[in-house]
Amino acid sequence: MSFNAVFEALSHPVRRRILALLKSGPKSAGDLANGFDLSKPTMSVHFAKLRDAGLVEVERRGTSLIYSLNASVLEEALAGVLDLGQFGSGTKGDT
Amino acid sequence: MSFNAVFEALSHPVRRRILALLKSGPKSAGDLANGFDLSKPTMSVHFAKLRDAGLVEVERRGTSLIYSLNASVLEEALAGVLDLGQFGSGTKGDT
DNA sequence: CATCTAATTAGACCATAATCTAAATAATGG
DNA sequence: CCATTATTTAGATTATGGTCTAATTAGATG
Repeated sequence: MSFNAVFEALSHPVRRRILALLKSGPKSAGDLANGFDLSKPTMSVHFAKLRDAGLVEVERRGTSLIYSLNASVLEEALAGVLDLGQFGSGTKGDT
Repeated sequence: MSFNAVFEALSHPVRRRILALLKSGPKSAGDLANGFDLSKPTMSVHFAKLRDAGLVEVERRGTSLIYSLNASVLEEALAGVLDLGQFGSGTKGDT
């Protein structure tokens, strides 16, 4: 898990909104893209950055690619910058 | 508090490291800059982005500028992207 | 296999970010 | 007020990021 890639990915509002959409469940690239006023290729680049960061996973279903949120990577990265403590009161298995 | 500015600020490793240094207490611009292999002006630009995001506050002491961490802005931004829930188990005064 | 749909990759272009050196501002101390 | 220390601002340069259209890949279907 690369902190750098994760926070780079989080730095763009479109990508944060993609993550927010995926919180309610997996969605196809096309379905996700339809919620934005951007070309499909542009959206595809955003998907790629989220994939590279490990924030989403992708699975092929027929001709569609289904994206789903990888919440643990997101949580670990955010916890990392917070240094645990004030938020995670033993919720996760931290020492 | 601008989510955009906060996550833009967090996207650069130098700025995340500055925040980490400030966790142990306020420090002058010069002291902070000495921990990096970058020119003072470059560091100053990084400070400015952190200021703009509200992640740090600055106070003048003599000829020095003392930076300190604004933890609440950091926490709120990270909680925002997590949508609360899995981390903050009522630790903060969330509804 | 030709074709259709879904999505990505390639290539180009423009905007923004990161960095540097040099100059400017701000406070302190003779 | 001039010199010194601390830091920022200005201006230029280079690298990276976001976006588009056009072309490509991958799977499904007649």
